[in-house]
Amino acid sequence: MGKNIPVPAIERLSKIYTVVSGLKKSDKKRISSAELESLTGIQAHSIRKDLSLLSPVKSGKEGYSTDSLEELVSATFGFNRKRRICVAGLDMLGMAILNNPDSALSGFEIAAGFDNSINRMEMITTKVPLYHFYEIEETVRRLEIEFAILAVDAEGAQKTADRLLAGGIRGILNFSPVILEPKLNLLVRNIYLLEELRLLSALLAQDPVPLTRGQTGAASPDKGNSEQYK
Amino acid sequence: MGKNIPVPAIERLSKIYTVVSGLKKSDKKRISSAELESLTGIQAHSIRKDLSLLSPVKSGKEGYSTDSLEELVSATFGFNRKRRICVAGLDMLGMAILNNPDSALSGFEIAAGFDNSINRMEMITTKVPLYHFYEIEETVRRLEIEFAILAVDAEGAQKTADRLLAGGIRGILNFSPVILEPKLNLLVRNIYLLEELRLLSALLAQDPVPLTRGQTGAASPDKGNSEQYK
DNA sequence: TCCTATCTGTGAATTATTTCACAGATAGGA
DNA sequence: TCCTATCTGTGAAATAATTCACAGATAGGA
Repeated sequence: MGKNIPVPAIERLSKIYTVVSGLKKSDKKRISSAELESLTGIQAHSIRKDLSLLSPVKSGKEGYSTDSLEELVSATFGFNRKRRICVAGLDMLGMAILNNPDSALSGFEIAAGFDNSINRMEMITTKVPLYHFYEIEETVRRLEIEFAILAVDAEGAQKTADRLLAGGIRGILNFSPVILEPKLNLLVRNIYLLEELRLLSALLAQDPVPLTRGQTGAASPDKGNSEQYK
Repeated sequence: MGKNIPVPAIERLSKIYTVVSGLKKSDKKRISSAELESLTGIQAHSIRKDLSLLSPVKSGKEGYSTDSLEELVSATFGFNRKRRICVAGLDMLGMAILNNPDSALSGFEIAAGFDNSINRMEMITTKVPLYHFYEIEETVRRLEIEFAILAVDAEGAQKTADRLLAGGIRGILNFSPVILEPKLNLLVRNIYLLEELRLLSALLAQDPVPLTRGQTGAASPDKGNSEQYK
């Protein structure tokens, strides 16, 4: 149960977990680090090294057991516990996210949607309960919502984030084009379309085109326990 | 004009660019590395170091000129040239992206939308020209589209990516929950909601909660000149 | 049971990135 | 013009992450 797993390793392990849990359907019992490399693009070296940071030791001639590998990562990172999340901002992007089928978000449950337009909310049909922005703090606290997907416009972003935090939210996936103020006890990952496009441009301008890392949209170094951009 | 700018530095510089170009409206002529730190969360150290990788040398008692800073990053990474992009897959997520106002994507122009449902496309009103998936290759080539935003479901993702690549696309922002096959000459950045949520969980499970980096949604190390996840 | 081929686990070496600390440059005031 | 306060630019040091290479473990066959 290693403390201090480097962030890049966490990112790789999450990806490995995704691949392995997707694999289980296909009754594959064991998988080698080399197979994982071809499925994930992560080098076998790194896969073994990363797993050795968690692993309670075992070895063999066959690869990893998919079951125990999934269990190991899951237990280390808390993927086994279902977490409640919410979506704040229900314009097109927010609605697209709200409409994800449960199966697409396995391990997470969208427990609430928030918007500032009563009219808009009345037109929406969804099984997710909807609330006005002014109910954010109370609702997040009452439903024990841990993460928020912030899909509001630039103007409202910081204020909405503050309300979420006041309700006790632990992490925000920020789709709004704003750099949120770093706060202690709040993880932020930014997913900013324009920034991602620029990153593609910038990477392309490098010669040779670099291999890159980390990150789905990633984040950047930050003070105050939060994470910005990627 | 430094070759070999490390990827993390590229990510930070892109972010700095975003902040600085946003600042220009407010008639701010000069900005210090310390001010940039408070705006971006990137340490002043790193900002100066990163800029020194590009800078043709200059110094002074005042901070950076916002104009020349913007120009420097812009020129280094090719942000000054307008690039054409497309959106493949026009369900809710794709439509949300297609409907971004031009101003939200400054430097990029959505030159085409693609979908496999003629019915769906006929119901859409947008000023972006729409085409069927089977026109992808020809259209991407004819319009010289450089980047694609892939917002199709898991089933169609790889096939659609192949068509885009056949048309000569240089980079893909992949919103579909699939790890695309690494290809030479194709940059991929994955923005995978479930993966991002898991990353939040995993980061939270670390004690102490780590500061993180890179990336808006970021990507991970890869063979074959492409970038996966983040 | 023993041997071999295979694949993991991991310390050590290498490489990359970040942080530091201070020399150098400049604007502005005296 | 000279002095001072301020802020950049950047080698060097420190830290972090990746890659390597091989010892150790095991399954399966002879």
